[in-house]
Amino acid sequence: MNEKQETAVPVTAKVKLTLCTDERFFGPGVCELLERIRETGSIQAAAARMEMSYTKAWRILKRAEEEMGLNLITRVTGGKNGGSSVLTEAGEKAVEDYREMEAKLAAYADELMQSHHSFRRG
Amino acid sequence: MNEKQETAVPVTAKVKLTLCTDERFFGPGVCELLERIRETGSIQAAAARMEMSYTKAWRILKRAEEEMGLNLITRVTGGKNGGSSVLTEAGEKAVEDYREMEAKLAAYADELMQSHHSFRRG
DNA sequence: TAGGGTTATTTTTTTGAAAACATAACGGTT
DNA sequence: AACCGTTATGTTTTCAAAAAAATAACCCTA
Repeated sequence: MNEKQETAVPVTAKVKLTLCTDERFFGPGVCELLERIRETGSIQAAAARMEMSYTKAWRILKRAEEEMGLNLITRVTGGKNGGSSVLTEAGEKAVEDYREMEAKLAAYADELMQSHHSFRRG
Repeated sequence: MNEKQETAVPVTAKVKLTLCTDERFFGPGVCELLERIRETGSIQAAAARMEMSYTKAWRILKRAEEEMGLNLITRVTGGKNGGSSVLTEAGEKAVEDYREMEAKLAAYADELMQSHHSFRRG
């Protein structure tokens, strides 16, 4: 086999956490979107900042809310600056919990990689 | 918000583990493929059993091997039944390690879901 | 030596998700 | 009243990933 080991790129474990009922409704995408909405105050700006179309942002937010049966953000259409969106208490909590779980899982994955695995270089 | 809670589907946490260097090279796809190759003795049959095209199977196996710098299976072209493939020691180990890490992460995710999270129903 | 079933690869076609586009409503601001 | 920038949706278009198809080599069997 070709030994390909030019610059010895390390092997890392990526963990993707997704919450599901019948369908996936909360993953890294919605989470980041919510964080950006918190920063910007609008779905529009949040989506733009992620280089995501408004339409897609709207869809994944809608699905998450439908599946969870609650509002993650409160929307205002029209008004002051044309409209705005703010995280609800549930939205804040969801982001917090998701990030915490994600971080713990990632840390555990790193730990597992260091102890016993055959995906090491060298 | 629409309360949608017909049959109270439970919320579960799905964890996807992927091993990466510069690019993703080992995830659930390759792993299951290797297991099926172990069962069937051929890439062809393994792919078919997963309803995956032979071409795709061949590609993901190739990438995984290139990225790991070793052979996950030994191939025989022509011969007895047209050919065959068998897991190498490294292949066996990779499957074993991946499944173990995956299981541990899944268990931990369940644990986290039960303790502190806002994605609960009811 | 013809055939069958595999691996190996490249090329072409399909298709499904994402992006783009299009409209409308809303309600401050000018 | 006209305008602006947002939310809200549905429709159309793009594009990249997956499937399918096409070829070739290999080697055992009949």
